[in-house]
Amino acid sequence: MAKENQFVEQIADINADFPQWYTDVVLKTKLVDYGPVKGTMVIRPYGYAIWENIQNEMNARFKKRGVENAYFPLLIPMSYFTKEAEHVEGFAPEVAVVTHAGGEELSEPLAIRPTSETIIGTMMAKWVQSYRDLPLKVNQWCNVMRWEKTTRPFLRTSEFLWQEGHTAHASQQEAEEETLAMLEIYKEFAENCLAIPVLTGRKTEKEKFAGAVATYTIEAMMRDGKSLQSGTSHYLGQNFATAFDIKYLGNEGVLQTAYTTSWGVSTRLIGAVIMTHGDERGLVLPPVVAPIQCVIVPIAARKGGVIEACEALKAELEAAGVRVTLDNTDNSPGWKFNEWEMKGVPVRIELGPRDIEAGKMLCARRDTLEKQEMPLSGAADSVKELLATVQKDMLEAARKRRDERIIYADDMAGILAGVEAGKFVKAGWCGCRKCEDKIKEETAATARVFAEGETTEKCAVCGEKAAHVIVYARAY
RNA sequence: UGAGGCGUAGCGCAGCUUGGUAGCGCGUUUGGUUAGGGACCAAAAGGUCGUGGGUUCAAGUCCCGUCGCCUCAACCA
Repeated sequence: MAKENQFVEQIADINADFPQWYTDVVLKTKLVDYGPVKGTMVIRPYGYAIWENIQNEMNARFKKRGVENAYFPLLIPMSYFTKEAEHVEGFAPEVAVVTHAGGEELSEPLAIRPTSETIIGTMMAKWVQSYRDLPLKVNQWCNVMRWEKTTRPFLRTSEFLWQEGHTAHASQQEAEEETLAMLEIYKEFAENCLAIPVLTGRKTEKEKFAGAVATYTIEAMMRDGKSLQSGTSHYLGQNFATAFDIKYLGNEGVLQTAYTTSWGVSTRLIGAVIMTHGDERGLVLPPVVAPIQCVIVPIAARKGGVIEACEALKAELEAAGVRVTLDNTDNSPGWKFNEWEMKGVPVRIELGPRDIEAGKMLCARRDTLEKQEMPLSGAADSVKELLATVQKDMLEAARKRRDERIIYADDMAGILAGVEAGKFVKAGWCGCRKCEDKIKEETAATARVFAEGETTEKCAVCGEKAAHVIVYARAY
């Protein structure tokens, strides 16, 4: 018991102090460290490896849709931002600006990109001349900077990594389809790779991207019941195409304005993984993106044959494509168990003289903490199967946790009670801005997403006829 | 930007009220022992107390400024 307490002291209690738990976990598992400039973070190798796995999975999906990767400059002339009125208004407060370079004041200040619609729009205008140039689909993996007042590793930092896809199309219908197709890719990725169930749908006017016609989101529920906007896909209509002059000659010989989209996910997804699956012992990483999928802990490592058996097992798993590590350090087995659990490794194998003698290994899964003996022969197949099971079960467990915490409310009191209990609350909305603002004022919850296809009688605020059902929640 | 908390060894902290030799735990290093949920013994190294100024014979401790971090609130992926 004393030892158990000693362990508990290493990270804050997830139930008692979730924010502190989060900070403890990201630092102690070496996902990140703080940078010297406020709001900046160093993504350490263990954290970056998750990002690389996310990139690989995403790139495969993008390329299947004909999206090509490219890179656009970090610095954007300030004048570009003023071309789209809503866009500049939305982003102006958080743009960092370079005013001096080469020892002189610049003739035009340069924005450090907070997002790249303006510069990509400018380039698209050059590249798009004919209907034959469409659709144009590019994506970039890059850093962006938004000078946020309060920050937290992965969830909100001044500089963060993301991908931003930008497409231009000949017709409204095609652009809208692209917007929804990308949303669907994000949903499928979140569920199948990150094991995070998400609500998808459109954002209200108040919550949409500055300059978009419509913003669609994937919203995930964190352990504390708060919502995290985990990815967005924007239908930009002709707003940017008009502002940046993206025009093409149609096949009837008439000059037309294109329709554009943009969509992105960021390193915030790593925060979503941490806060969706984490438990009192630390991280729980889904196998698809876990940097290390399986750790082998030798028992009585100095006894003859143990290390050799562990190395043989490691080689076998590696050959089968499992990301595997052998913990050959001097720490005690118990110490290693706790350490690798904190780091969220999905499967641990304990292998000692007793097991080797019996031709077995002891497999412990991180998500349920269950241990089971398995034969050493055919280990690669059984570990891969176990990883797949963990992946699937993590999604189901997260879905169950979430669904139990989605409720309906008829009035403001019901919404307030719900969000205070860490729930997503569905309620009717008349559609007016005044009612939306009032909910935020009184409950600190915001409209996360339209619950599409659902209907109800009355607006929870004013009692007038409800035009929509909205999912309300407090959000990160 | 508003409110609160915190900066002392790599990490976590005590010491501050009432000024007087820089402490503890973990980790690290060295040697030895160690079998399945954070092992044990012995020895050692490790500090401009965030930073600038002030008060004082004397400041980690008191006063003023400043920087940073954490939490909450407002703004946002």
